[in-house]
Amino acid sequence: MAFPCIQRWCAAARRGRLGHVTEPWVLHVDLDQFIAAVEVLRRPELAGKAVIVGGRGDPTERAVVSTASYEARAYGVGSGMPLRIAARKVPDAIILPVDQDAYLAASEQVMAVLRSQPGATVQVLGWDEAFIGVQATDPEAYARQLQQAVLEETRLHCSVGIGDTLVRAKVATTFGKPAGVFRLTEDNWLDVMGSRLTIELWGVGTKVSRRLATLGIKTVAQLAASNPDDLVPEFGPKMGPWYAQLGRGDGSRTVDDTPWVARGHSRETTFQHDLTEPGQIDDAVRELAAHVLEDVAGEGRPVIGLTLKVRYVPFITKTYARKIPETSDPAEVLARTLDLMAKIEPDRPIRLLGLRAEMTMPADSREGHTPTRSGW
DNA sequence: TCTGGGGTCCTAGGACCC
DNA sequence: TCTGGGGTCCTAGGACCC
Repeated sequence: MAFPCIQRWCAAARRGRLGHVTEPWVLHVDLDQFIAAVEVLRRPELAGKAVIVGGRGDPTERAVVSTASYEARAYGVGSGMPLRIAARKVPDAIILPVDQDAYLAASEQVMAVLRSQPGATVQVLGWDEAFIGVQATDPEAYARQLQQAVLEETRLHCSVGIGDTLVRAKVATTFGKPAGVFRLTEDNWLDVMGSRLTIELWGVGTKVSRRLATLGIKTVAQLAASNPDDLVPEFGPKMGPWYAQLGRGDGSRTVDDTPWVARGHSRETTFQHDLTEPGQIDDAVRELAAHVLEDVAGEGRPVIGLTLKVRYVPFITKTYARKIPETSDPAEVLARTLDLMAKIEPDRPIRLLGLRAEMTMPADSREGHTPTRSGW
Protein backbone atom coordinates (compact mmCIF):
# COMPACT_ATOMS: atom_id res chain seq x y z
CA MET A 1 0.00 0.00 0.00
CA ALA A 2 2.77 2.39 -0.89
CA PHE A 3 0.59 4.21 -3.34
CA PRO A 4 -0.60 7.07 -1.11
CA CYS A 5 3.00 7.76 -0.08
CA ILE A 6 4.15 7.89 -3.68
CA GLN A 7 1.27 10.19 -4.45
CA ARG A 8 2.32 12.49 -1.66
CA TRP A 9 5.93 12.36 -2.79
CA CYS A 10 4.88 13.31 -6.31
CA ALA A 11 2.72 16.13 -5.02
CA ALA A 12 5.59 17.43 -2.94
CA ALA A 13 7.92 17.14 -5.90
CA ARG A 14 5.47 19.08 -8.05
CA ARG A 15 5.50 21.89 -5.55
CA GLY A 16 9.29 21.88 -5.63
CA ARG A 17 9.37 21.03 -1.96
CA LEU A 18 11.29 17.78 -2.11
CA GLY A 19 13.57 17.63 0.89
CA HIS A 20 10.94 19.55 2.85
CA VAL A 21 8.21 16.97 2.53
CA THR A 22 5.16 17.87 4.60
CA GLU A 23 4.67 15.77 7.72
CA PRO A 24 1.39 14.64 9.26
CA TRP A 25 0.76 16.39 12.56
CA VAL A 26 -1.81 16.15 15.31
CA LEU A 27 -2.94 19.47 16.75
CA HIS A 28 -4.99 19.72 19.92
CA VAL A 29 -7.00 22.90 20.27
CA ASP A 30 -8.35 23.93 23.67
CA LEU A 31 -10.31 27.12 24.32
CA ASP A 32 -9.00 29.16 27.26
CA GLN A 33 -11.39 29.32 30.25
CA PHE A 34 -14.12 28.66 27.69
CA ILE A 35 -17.30 29.01 29.73
CA ALA A 36 -16.10 32.08 31.61
CA ALA A 37 -14.90 33.60 28.34
CA VAL A 38 -18.31 33.13 26.72
CA GLU A 39 -19.97 34.84 29.68
CA VAL A 40 -17.54 37.77 29.45
CA LEU A 41 -18.30 38.15 25.73
CA ARG A 42 -21.93 38.97 26.39
CA ARG A 43 -21.18 41.01 29.52
CA PRO A 44 -18.00 42.94 28.74
CA GLU A 45 -18.11 44.62 32.14
CA LEU A 46 -17.04 41.27 33.64
CA ALA A 47 -13.66 41.37 31.88
CA GLY A 48 -10.78 41.17 34.33
CA LYS A 49 -13.03 40.16 37.22
CA ALA A 50 -13.28 36.96 39.22
CA VAL A 51 -16.10 35.10 37.45
CA ILE A 52 -17.37 31.73 38.64
CA VAL A 53 -19.94 29.72 36.68
CA GLY A 54 -21.75 26.85 38.37
CA GLY A 55 -25.16 25.32 39.11
CA ARG A 56 -27.94 27.85 39.15
CA GLY A 57 -25.58 30.58 40.25
CA ASP A 58 -26.68 30.32 43.87
CA PRO A 59 -23.77 29.53 46.21
CA THR A 60 -26.12 28.43 48.99
CA GLU A 61 -27.25 25.46 46.86
CA ARG A 62 -25.64 22.06 46.39
CA ALA A 63 -23.67 22.57 43.21
CA VAL A 64 -20.10 22.73 41.92
CA VAL A 65 -17.98 25.09 39.84
CA SER A 66 -18.07 24.49 36.09
CA THR A 67 -15.42 27.05 35.20
CA ALA A 68 -13.64 29.89 36.95
CA SER A 69 -11.93 32.81 35.21
CA TYR A 70 -8.17 33.12 35.64
CA GLU A 71 -8.78 35.93 38.15
CA ALA A 72 -10.87 33.56 40.30
CA ARG A 73 -8.39 30.71 39.86
CA ALA A 74 -5.76 32.93 41.47
CA TYR A 75 -7.73 32.49 44.70
CA GLY A 76 -7.55 28.72 44.44
CA VAL A 77 -10.93 28.14 42.83
CA GLY A 78 -11.12 25.35 40.27
CA SER A 79 -13.73 23.34 38.43
CA GLY A 80 -15.34 20.58 40.44
CA MET A 81 -15.06 22.53 43.67
CA PRO A 82 -18.29 22.94 45.66
CA LEU A 83 -19.82 26.31 44.80
CA ARG A 84 -20.25 27.09 48.50
CA ILE A 85 -16.51 26.76 49.10
CA ALA A 86 -15.64 28.76 46.00
CA ALA A 87 -17.88 31.62 47.14
CA ARG A 88 -16.15 31.61 50.51
CA LYS A 89 -12.70 31.82 48.91
CA VAL A 90 -13.62 34.74 46.65
CA PRO A 91 -16.25 36.80 48.50
CA ASP A 92 -16.62 39.40 45.75
CA ALA A 93 -16.73 36.90 42.88
CA ILE A 94 -19.47 37.19 40.29
CA ILE A 95 -21.30 33.88 40.33
CA LEU A 96 -23.33 32.97 37.25
CA PRO A 97 -25.67 30.09 36.41
CA VAL A 98 -24.69 27.51 33.78
CA ASP A 99 -26.20 28.33 30.38
CA GLN A 100 -25.57 25.23 28.26
CA ASP A 101 -27.29 26.54 25.14
CA ALA A 102 -25.00 29.56 25.00
CA TYR A 103 -21.87 27.40 25.34
CA LEU A 104 -23.09 24.95 22.72
CA ALA A 105 -23.73 27.79 20.26
CA ALA A 106 -20.26 29.25 20.86
CA SER A 107 -18.74 25.78 20.54
CA GLU A 108 -20.37 25.19 17.17
CA GLN A 109 -18.99 28.51 15.91
CA VAL A 110 -15.49 27.53 16.99
CA MET A 111 -15.72 24.06 15.44
CA ALA A 112 -16.90 25.60 12.16
CA VAL A 113 -13.81 27.79 12.10
CA LEU A 114 -11.58 24.77 12.75
CA ARG A 115 -13.24 22.80 9.93
CA SER A 116 -12.68 25.70 7.54
CA GLN A 117 -8.91 25.54 8.00
CA PRO A 118 -7.03 24.25 4.95
CA GLY A 119 -6.58 20.47 4.98
CA ALA A 120 -7.95 20.07 8.49
CA THR A 121 -9.52 16.84 9.75
CA VAL A 122 -11.43 17.77 12.90
CA GLN A 123 -12.31 15.38 15.74
CA VAL A 124 -14.41 17.10 18.38
CA LEU A 125 -13.69 16.02 21.97
CA GLY A 126 -16.01 18.30 23.89
CA TRP A 127 -17.50 21.79 23.94
CA ASP A 128 -14.12 23.43 24.07
CA GLU A 129 -11.59 21.11 22.50
CA ALA A 130 -10.79 19.19 19.36
CA PHE A 131 -8.03 17.29 17.62
CA ILE A 132 -6.98 18.46 14.18
CA GLY A 133 -5.08 16.26 11.77
CA VAL A 134 -3.09 18.15 9.14
CA GLN A 135 -0.14 17.86 6.79
CA ALA A 136 2.16 20.79 7.39
CA THR A 137 5.78 21.75 7.01
CA ASP A 138 5.52 24.34 9.78
CA PRO A 139 2.89 23.22 12.31
CA GLU A 140 3.60 26.20 14.59
CA ALA A 141 2.76 28.63 11.81
CA TYR A 142 -0.39 26.64 11.06
CA ALA A 143 -1.35 26.76 14.74
CA ARG A 144 -0.81 30.52 14.99
CA GLN A 145 -2.91 31.11 11.93
CA LEU A 146 -5.63 28.90 13.38
CA GLN A 147 -5.61 30.81 16.68
CA GLN A 148 -5.91 34.05 14.76
CA ALA A 149 -8.87 32.76 12.75
CA VAL A 150 -10.68 31.56 15.88
CA LEU A 151 -10.05 34.89 17.62
CA GLU A 152 -11.22 36.96 14.65
CA GLU A 153 -14.41 35.00 14.12
CA THR A 154 -15.42 34.19 17.69
CA ARG A 155 -13.42 36.62 19.87
CA LEU A 156 -12.23 33.59 21.87
CA HIS A 157 -8.65 32.67 22.69
CA CYS A 158 -7.34 29.13 22.41
CA SER A 159 -4.17 27.20 23.11
CA VAL A 160 -2.74 24.66 20.70
CA GLY A 161 -0.69 21.55 21.39
CA ILE A 162 1.29 20.01 18.54
CA GLY A 163 2.25 16.36 18.64
CA ASP A 164 3.17 13.28 16.65
CA THR A 165 0.52 11.29 18.56
CA LEU A 166 -2.89 12.23 19.96
CA VAL A 167 -1.61 11.82 23.52
CA ARG A 168 1.42 14.05 23.01
CA ALA A 169 -0.65 16.76 21.31
CA LYS A 170 -3.19 16.67 24.14
CA VAL A 171 -0.56 16.94 26.85
CA ALA A 172 1.35 19.63 24.91
CA THR A 173 -1.62 21.98 25.14
CA THR A 174 -1.21 22.35 28.91
CA PHE A 175 2.23 23.91 28.26
CA GLY A 176 0.76 26.27 25.68
CA LYS A 177 -1.79 27.85 28.02
CA PRO A 178 -2.90 30.54 27.83
CA ALA A 179 -3.15 31.43 24.15
CA GLY A 180 0.15 29.78 23.24
CA VAL A 181 1.52 26.93 21.17
CA PHE A 182 3.70 24.03 22.35
CA ARG A 183 5.16 21.05 20.52
CA LEU A 184 5.67 17.63 22.12
CA THR A 185 7.10 14.74 20.11
CA GLU A 186 9.00 11.52 20.66
CA ASP A 187 12.18 13.66 20.73
CA ASN A 188 11.34 15.93 23.68
CA TRP A 189 8.62 13.91 25.48
CA LEU A 190 10.88 12.54 28.21
CA ASP A 191 12.81 15.81 28.58
CA VAL A 192 9.57 17.66 29.25
CA MET A 193 7.45 15.00 30.98
CA GLY A 194 9.93 12.47 32.39
CA SER A 195 10.37 13.98 35.84
CA ARG A 196 6.68 14.83 36.29
CA LEU A 197 4.24 12.73 38.32
CA THR A 198 2.07 10.19 36.53
CA ILE A 199 -1.11 12.04 37.55
CA GLU A 200 -0.22 14.72 34.99
CA LEU A 201 -0.91 12.23 32.21
CA TRP A 202 -4.22 12.29 30.41
CA GLY A 203 -6.15 9.30 31.70
CA VAL A 204 -4.32 8.89 35.01
CA GLY A 205 -6.22 10.20 38.04
CA THR A 206 -5.70 10.05 41.78
CA LYS A 207 -6.57 6.36 42.14
CA VAL A 208 -4.38 5.03 39.37
CA SER A 209 -1.42 7.27 40.22
CA ARG A 210 -1.61 5.96 43.79
CA ARG A 211 -1.72 2.35 42.63
CA LEU A 212 1.22 2.98 40.31
CA ALA A 213 3.14 4.46 43.24
CA THR A 214 2.68 1.24 45.21
CA LEU A 215 4.47 -0.51 42.34
CA GLY A 216 7.33 1.98 42.72
CA ILE A 217 6.26 4.02 39.70
CA LYS A 218 5.98 7.70 40.57
CA THR A 219 7.22 9.58 37.53
CA VAL A 220 6.38 9.51 33.85
CA ALA A 221 9.94 8.36 33.11
CA GLN A 222 9.51 5.40 35.45
CA LEU A 223 6.20 4.52 33.80
CA ALA A 224 7.76 4.84 30.35
CA ALA A 225 10.53 2.44 31.37
CA SER A 226 8.16 -0.10 32.90
CA ASN A 227 7.45 -3.46 31.32
CA PRO A 228 3.81 -3.52 30.14
CA ASP A 229 3.45 -7.14 31.30
CA ASP A 230 4.38 -6.14 34.85
CA LEU A 231 1.33 -3.86 35.02
CA VAL A 232 -1.14 -6.55 33.97
CA PRO A 233 -1.61 -8.16 37.42
CA GLU A 234 -2.54 -4.78 38.91
CA PHE A 235 -4.52 -3.19 36.07
CA GLY A 236 -5.68 -6.00 33.83
CA PRO A 237 -4.84 -7.06 30.28
CA LYS A 238 -5.90 -3.83 28.59
CA MET A 239 -5.29 -1.04 31.05
CA GLY A 240 -1.88 -2.32 32.19
CA PRO A 241 -0.20 -2.12 28.78
CA TRP A 242 -2.14 1.03 28.01
CA TYR A 243 -0.66 2.89 31.00
CA ALA A 244 2.85 1.83 29.97
CA GLN A 245 2.20 3.21 26.49
CA LEU A 246 0.80 6.40 28.00
CA GLY A 247 4.04 6.88 29.91
CA ARG A 248 5.89 6.94 26.61
CA GLY A 249 3.36 9.26 25.01
CA ASP A 250 2.81 6.65 22.32
CA GLY A 251 -0.47 5.68 20.71
CA SER A 252 -2.65 6.53 17.78
CA ARG A 253 -1.62 9.22 15.31
CA THR A 254 -4.94 9.19 13.49
CA VAL A 255 -7.50 11.95 13.83
CA ASP A 256 -10.96 10.53 13.15
CA ASP A 257 -13.67 12.92 12.01
CA THR A 258 -16.43 10.31 11.77
CA PRO A 259 -19.56 11.91 13.23
CA TRP A 260 -20.09 11.22 16.88
CA VAL A 261 -22.96 8.93 17.81
CA ALA A 262 -23.71 8.42 21.49
CA ARG A 263 -23.71 4.92 22.98
CA GLY A 264 -26.28 5.95 25.52
CA HIS A 265 -27.90 8.81 27.36
CA SER A 266 -28.26 9.61 31.01
CA ARG A 267 -29.61 12.24 33.38
CA GLU A 268 -28.52 12.92 36.88
CA THR A 269 -29.90 15.06 39.67
CA THR A 270 -28.73 16.01 43.08
CA PHE A 271 -31.48 16.82 45.53
CA GLN A 272 -31.23 20.05 47.47
CA HIS A 273 -32.72 18.11 50.39
CA ASP A 274 -32.25 14.36 50.84
CA LEU A 275 -35.19 12.22 49.75
CA THR A 276 -36.60 9.80 52.31
CA GLU A 277 -40.20 9.07 51.29
CA PRO A 278 -40.89 6.28 48.76
CA GLY A 279 -43.38 8.55 47.00
CA GLN A 280 -40.74 11.25 46.47
CA ILE A 281 -38.28 8.71 45.14
CA ASP A 282 -40.86 7.28 42.78
CA ASP A 283 -41.60 10.74 41.39
CA ALA A 284 -37.92 11.52 40.98
CA VAL A 285 -37.26 8.32 39.04
CA ARG A 286 -40.23 8.93 36.75
CA GLU A 287 -39.12 12.46 36.01
CA LEU A 288 -35.52 11.47 35.35
CA ALA A 289 -36.50 8.55 33.12
CA ALA A 290 -38.81 10.79 31.12
CA HIS A 291 -35.93 13.19 30.40
CA VAL A 292 -33.62 10.40 29.26
CA LEU A 293 -36.38 8.99 27.08
CA GLU A 294 -36.70 12.35 25.34
CA ASP A 295 -33.00 12.28 24.46
CA VAL A 296 -33.16 8.70 23.19
CA ALA A 297 -36.39 9.22 21.26
CA GLY A 298 -34.90 12.37 19.75
CA GLU A 299 -32.41 10.14 17.96
CA GLY A 300 -35.07 7.63 16.98
CA ARG A 301 -33.10 4.73 18.44
CA PRO A 302 -34.28 1.85 20.63
CA VAL A 303 -33.20 1.04 24.18
CA ILE A 304 -31.46 -2.21 25.19
CA GLY A 305 -30.15 -1.44 28.67
CA LEU A 306 -31.13 0.42 31.81
CA THR A 307 -29.04 1.55 34.74
CA LEU A 308 -30.05 3.36 37.90
CA LYS A 309 -27.27 4.80 40.04
CA VAL A 310 -28.36 5.78 43.48
CA ARG A 311 -26.31 8.02 45.76
CA TYR A 312 -27.12 7.30 49.39
CA VAL A 313 -26.27 9.55 52.26
CA PRO A 314 -22.69 8.97 53.22
CA PHE A 315 -21.66 9.08 49.54
CA ILE A 316 -22.28 5.46 48.73
CA THR A 317 -23.28 4.74 45.16
CA LYS A 318 -25.34 1.68 44.34
CA THR A 319 -25.85 0.50 40.79
CA TYR A 320 -28.82 -1.41 39.46
CA ALA A 321 -28.54 -2.52 35.85
CA ARG A 322 -30.73 -4.54 33.51
CA LYS A 323 -30.44 -5.70 29.96
CA ILE A 324 -33.87 -5.47 28.35
CA PRO A 325 -35.33 -6.74 25.07
CA GLU A 326 -34.83 -4.06 22.44
CA THR A 327 -37.74 -1.65 22.45
CA SER A 328 -38.69 1.83 21.29
CA ASP A 329 -41.86 1.95 23.37
CA PRO A 330 -41.49 4.68 26.03
CA ALA A 331 -44.18 3.14 28.23
CA GLU A 332 -42.34 -0.16 28.33
CA VAL A 333 -38.99 1.48 29.09
CA LEU A 334 -40.58 3.47 31.90
CA ALA A 335 -42.24 0.36 33.33
CA ARG A 336 -38.94 -1.53 33.33
CA THR A 337 -37.18 1.42 34.95
CA LEU A 338 -39.72 1.37 37.74
CA ASP A 339 -39.16 -2.39 38.16
CA LEU A 340 -35.50 -1.67 38.63
CA MET A 341 -36.26 1.04 41.14
CA ALA A 342 -38.12 -1.47 43.29
CA LYS A 343 -34.68 -2.87 44.13
CA ILE A 344 -33.60 0.30 45.93
CA GLU A 345 -33.11 -0.99 49.45
CA PRO A 346 -36.78 -1.74 50.11
CA ASP A 347 -36.17 -2.99 53.63
CA ARG A 348 -34.37 -0.25 55.49
CA PRO A 349 -34.73 3.53 55.83
CA ILE A 350 -32.92 5.42 53.13
CA ARG A 351 -31.76 8.93 52.43
CA LEU A 352 -31.11 9.71 48.81
CA LEU A 353 -28.67 12.43 47.82
CA GLY A 354 -28.94 11.93 44.10
CA LEU A 355 -30.08 9.73 41.27
CA ARG A 356 -28.82 8.95 37.81
CA ALA A 357 -30.74 7.11 35.11
CA GLU A 358 -28.96 5.74 32.05
CA MET A 359 -30.26 4.11 28.90
CA THR A 360 -28.04 2.37 26.39
CA MET A 361 -28.70 1.86 22.72
CA PRO A 362 -27.64 -0.99 20.45
CA ALA A 363 -24.24 -0.61 18.80
CA ASP A 364 -25.57 -1.60 15.40
CA SER A 365 -27.95 1.35 15.40
CA ARG A 366 -24.89 3.60 15.26
CA GLU A 367 -23.36 4.75 12.03
CA GLY A 368 -20.31 6.61 13.18
CA HIS A 369 -17.62 5.55 15.57
CA THR A 370 -14.92 7.02 17.71
CA PRO A 371 -11.62 5.57 18.89
CA THR A 372 -11.75 3.74 22.18
CA ARG A 373 -9.69 5.04 25.03
CA SER A 374 -7.24 2.17 24.75
CA GLY A 375 -6.92 3.04 21.08
CA TRP A 376 -5.33 6.33 22.07
C1' DT B 1 -14.47 21.53 52.13
C1' DC B 2 -18.00 18.07 50.78
C1' DT B 3 -19.05 16.90 46.34
C1' DG B 4 -22.77 18.66 39.05
C1' DG B 5 -24.10 16.48 35.04
C1' DG B 6 -23.00 14.43 30.77
C1' DG B 7 -20.33 10.90 28.85
C1' DT B 8 -16.85 6.57 27.84
C1' DC B 9 -14.57 2.33 28.87
C1' DC B 10 -12.68 -1.55 31.78
C1' DT B 11 -12.73 -5.39 35.24
C1' DA B 12 -14.26 -8.89 38.46
C1' DG B 13 -17.17 -12.37 39.45
C1' DG B 14 -21.25 -15.19 38.92
C1' DA B 15 -24.35 -17.91 35.99
C1' DC B 16 -24.72 -20.86 32.47
C1' DC B 17 -23.36 -23.89 28.62
C1' DC B 18 -20.64 -27.53 26.38
C1' DT C 1 -19.56 -38.33 44.39
C1' DC C 2 -16.87 -34.79 42.90
C1' DT C 3 -15.20 -31.96 39.57
C1' DG C 4 -11.86 -29.66 34.30
C1' DG C 5 -11.55 -26.05 31.39
C1' DG C 6 -13.08 -22.96 28.02
C1' DG C 7 -16.36 -19.76 26.41
C1' DT C 8 -20.10 -16.19 26.65
C1' DC C 9 -23.27 -13.16 28.76
C1' DC C 10 -24.76 -10.25 32.42
C1' DT C 11 -24.50 -7.32 36.63
C1' DA C 12 -22.13 -4.35 39.80
C1' DG C 13 -18.80 -1.25 40.51
C1' DG C 14 -14.97 1.75 39.45
C1' DA C 15 -12.08 5.16 37.05
C1' DC C 16 -11.51 8.87 34.17
C1' DC C 17 -12.63 12.93 31.13
C1' DC C 18 -14.71 17.66 30.15
